[in-house]
Amino acid sequence: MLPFTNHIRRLRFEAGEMTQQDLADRIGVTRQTVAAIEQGKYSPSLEAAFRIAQVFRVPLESVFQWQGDRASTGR
Amino acid sequence: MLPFTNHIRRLRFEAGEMTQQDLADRIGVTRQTVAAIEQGKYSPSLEAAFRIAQVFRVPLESVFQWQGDRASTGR
DNA sequence: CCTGCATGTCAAATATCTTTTACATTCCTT
DNA sequence: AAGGAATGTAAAAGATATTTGACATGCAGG
Repeated sequence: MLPFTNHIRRLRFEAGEMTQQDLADRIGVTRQTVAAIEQGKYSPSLEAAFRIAQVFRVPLESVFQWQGDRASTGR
Repeated sequence: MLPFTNHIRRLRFEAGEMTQQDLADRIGVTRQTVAAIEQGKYSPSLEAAFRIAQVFRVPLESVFQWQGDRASTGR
């Protein structure tokens, strides 16, 4: 299971129905890669993450949210 | 060449001379991986980046700084 | 109905990151 | 001088991310 969630789908639509293909072109990866990241199939590279945040002009942390290992710390 | 710079070395020492080994243990990678990332030999995974930021209790963007493709935009 | 567009998905190949093992250097302490 | 701790580095193997090419679905319009 992945250590973070993301809001790419929401950001794409808030950005005027930007397609996965458009986003892929803008960040320099393939459509399949965007789809996989968006669905949480695997983690993006740090570079792809930065580029996505840049496209939407938001901080990286508002695209990807890390869910630390709170399992043992309780809260 | 890498698309970003990092301040891991500075953060480690500001955090009381934390060694590469200590940081590696805390984020769950090997000492060699920390050394390579710190020296910019390659990009860390998004997960490793998030964990490093968490260890130092700073936002991810103050550990890694993205240098967009300003090559063509001039400034 | 047919076409085009956006998306989901899969398998195989390639690229990139990470580990493991090993050895080197430097600095500090005894 | 000898020993330990921290760091640099390297090659091979392993794990993970990304690409390529392909085929499927659902939906909107002509």
